[in-house]
Amino acid sequence: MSTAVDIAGPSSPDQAHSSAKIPNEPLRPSLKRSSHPYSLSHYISTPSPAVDVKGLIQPSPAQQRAAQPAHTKPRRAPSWPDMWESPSGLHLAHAAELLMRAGLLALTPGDGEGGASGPEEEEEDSSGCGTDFQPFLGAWFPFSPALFPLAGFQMGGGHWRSAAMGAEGIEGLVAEGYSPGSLGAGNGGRRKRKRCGECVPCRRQTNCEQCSSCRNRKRGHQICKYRKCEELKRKPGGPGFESRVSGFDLRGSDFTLGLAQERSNGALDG
DNA sequence: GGTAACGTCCTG
DNA sequence: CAGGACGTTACC
Repeated sequence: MSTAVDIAGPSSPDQAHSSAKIPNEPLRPSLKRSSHPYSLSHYISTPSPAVDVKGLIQPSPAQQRAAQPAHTKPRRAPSWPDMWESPSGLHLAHAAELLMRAGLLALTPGDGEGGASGPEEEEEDSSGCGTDFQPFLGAWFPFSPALFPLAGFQMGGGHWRSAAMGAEGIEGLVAEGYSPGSLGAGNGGRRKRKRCGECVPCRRQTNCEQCSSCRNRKRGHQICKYRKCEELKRKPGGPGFESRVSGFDLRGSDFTLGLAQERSNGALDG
């Protein structure tokens, strides 16, 4: 366990505070959709030997310092925190997910059918979930501990997959976010939709405290970017709405296509 | 009443 | 178009 980064435990008072109020809901990388310049193949073909993996996995004191929630707001500290917002930061998470979904990240054994079998989604944060892939990954993939919560790594037996496929999101959408009441029919349409509670971001339990929404919570009034419900990101009834049916919100990546192919080949389905 | 967070408008 | 700011709603 010690090798696994704590993807759930708050690492700062602020985080603890914020997570205290966070509902027990799951997660998923609400990675920036269109701003990731690299496709899966890029990450695969780029072992990134030049990257100091250890440095990423175990941020230097300077990095950690920078990652601390800024008490004041001295603009943005360069370096570590920027990883999260900068294209590079997000695309690390993005890459991670791409790899996961492509099966390059080892899913926990026993993923065969039903994976974690049982309360798969309950044990999202612990028990060997992280250890299975991290060493493998760390060998060539730049990871940071904070990236795990952000990227929504839950290796619990294929859970990631269903979430990524977005199937749950649809149901959750209907069941929760778009209930007639919240749709605001007859209410001027200003009713708030609710989080679906099913998608990975919804399952995230902790705020990253690094993204702009977290850092700017007081003014921004926005939930952590990485906890933002996938369904709420979409305009109700908007064109993007249907994209979830085709799987995941990775329109900016060529992975969607590849995924579709993989699925049709049965590579992901069993 | 306080806080979280959705929706919308504004700005770069 | 993305991100930030703010109004507003929802929940405690």
